[in-house]
Amino acid sequence: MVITRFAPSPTGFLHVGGARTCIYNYLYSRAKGGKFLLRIEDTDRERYREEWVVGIIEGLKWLGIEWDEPEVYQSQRLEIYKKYAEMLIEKGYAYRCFCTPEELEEERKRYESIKRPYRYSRKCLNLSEREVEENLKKGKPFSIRFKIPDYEDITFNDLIHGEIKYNTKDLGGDFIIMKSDGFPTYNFAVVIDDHLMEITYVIRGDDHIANTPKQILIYRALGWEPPKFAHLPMILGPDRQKLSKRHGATSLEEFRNEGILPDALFNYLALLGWSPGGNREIVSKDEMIRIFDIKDVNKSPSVFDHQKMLWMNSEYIRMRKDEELIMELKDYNSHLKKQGMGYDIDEEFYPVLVRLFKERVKTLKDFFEYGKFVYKDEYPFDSEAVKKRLSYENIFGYLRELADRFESLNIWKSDEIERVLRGYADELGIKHAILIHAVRVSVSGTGVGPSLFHLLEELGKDRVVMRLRNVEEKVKGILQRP
RNA sequence: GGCCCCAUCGUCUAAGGGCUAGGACGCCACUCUUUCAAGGUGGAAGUGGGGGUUCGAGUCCCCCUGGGGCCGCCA
Repeated sequence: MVITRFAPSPTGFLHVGGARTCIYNYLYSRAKGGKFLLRIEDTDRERYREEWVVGIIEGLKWLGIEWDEPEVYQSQRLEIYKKYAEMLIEKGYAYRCFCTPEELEEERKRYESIKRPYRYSRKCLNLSEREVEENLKKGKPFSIRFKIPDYEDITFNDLIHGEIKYNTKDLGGDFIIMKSDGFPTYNFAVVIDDHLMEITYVIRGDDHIANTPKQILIYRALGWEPPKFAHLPMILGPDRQKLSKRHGATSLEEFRNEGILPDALFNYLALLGWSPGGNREIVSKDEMIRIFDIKDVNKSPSVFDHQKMLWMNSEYIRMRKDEELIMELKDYNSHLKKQGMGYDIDEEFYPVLVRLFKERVKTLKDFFEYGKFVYKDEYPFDSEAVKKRLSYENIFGYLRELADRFESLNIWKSDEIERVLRGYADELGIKHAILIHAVRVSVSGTGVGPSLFHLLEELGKDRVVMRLRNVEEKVKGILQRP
């Protein structure tokens, strides 16, 4: 059976790179009818914060990813790592190291000054049994190092990159597997857990390629069969550097706040480095599960294109049923409100926003931003639009008259509204567009937006009439400015 | 610096030795139209360079160049 896992460390927000790694692990396990597990790699007590754990789990759930067993927390498995580390010491594959961080720092500097690649001096490798005993008795803190063979080729077959070969001399020397605080290091814990969790496919970022030979050595020392490895290319920023915070939004949370739909993000991320074939862009999760294979994942890194993600998001918004969109907008707004960033809007306006803006937004946020004049009576006027559309001779008189005619309408429907407006323009002998544009700016403050007659219908008669009557007063200041 | 990875339009990608190098985002033009989107039509835009192998190379091999990653008691 195929068993994959995602193993984030709670030292920050869930990053899109991590999210994509997770998506591929998830898709692959589902595609093969296997299992997908989640493991929290919380062995860095310096940077650990519980809120990151919560954030990661919530983020994954939001993305629509589910795991098949309860999460595994490495911090709860310390005895396990200890047991195996001691086993390695006994078998001669590892040894205790009493060097202090300061000593090691010095070593490192020395190597730097003679421009040699750093490798641990192995100062502690040949400590006699008595010396070790003495140090232990004195309570001297120690770490445990894995002993790397001097000169040996390690090759492994990467499912994405093919054969990769390393020589043990280039591995940087004996590396630490247990820190002096009793926590395992990444390279050690990952091996123990992947084996114990019976992971068959390790799908992770490219940046772990150099760690793989070290891990293989541990598998070997323990007499275990390594899983298959697939190293995903990185996601880069527009400057082709590894994507990071300075490139703007990169965490799931930020995208969520921006108003990106989870399945749109899922779709976009999945297609960043993998192609479903057939010149398709919009692919449902079910469809992906049907056709996903690691073999089809690209080896070259890809640049995250925010614009294309927005496009995809707008496609998903348009595909949504109105009712679903309304629910999602409510959820979205309450999510924002929890952070004190929500919009003050009455329930009744949600369907209006959806009907009016569904076809012209890129994000959920856009609904609230574009639609401010819908749910608020105080809305800003775009001065350029005001000058362009409300400078026509006697326009405010026309608008007041139009307001009167609207007021006497019994049926407030777009085609009725249209009939009245066009009729009045004909009476005046002016182009329909003059009135149309003037009315739009008056009721919405902007020169762009949804089809005017639908807009007026949705706004409601009273509000429209009131706005047409008040507009002159409101824009007076703008028109007086040069 | 050492080791490793990567290389098709600006970006994401398709093309498992044989096509005019295809699609998508973005961009431009036209169209539709009361504006903006959306839609429709069209367009500009790519195999980093040099050597091989082959009747034939984006595709296979080598070198160069360029980019990226890792070299922690971080993961």
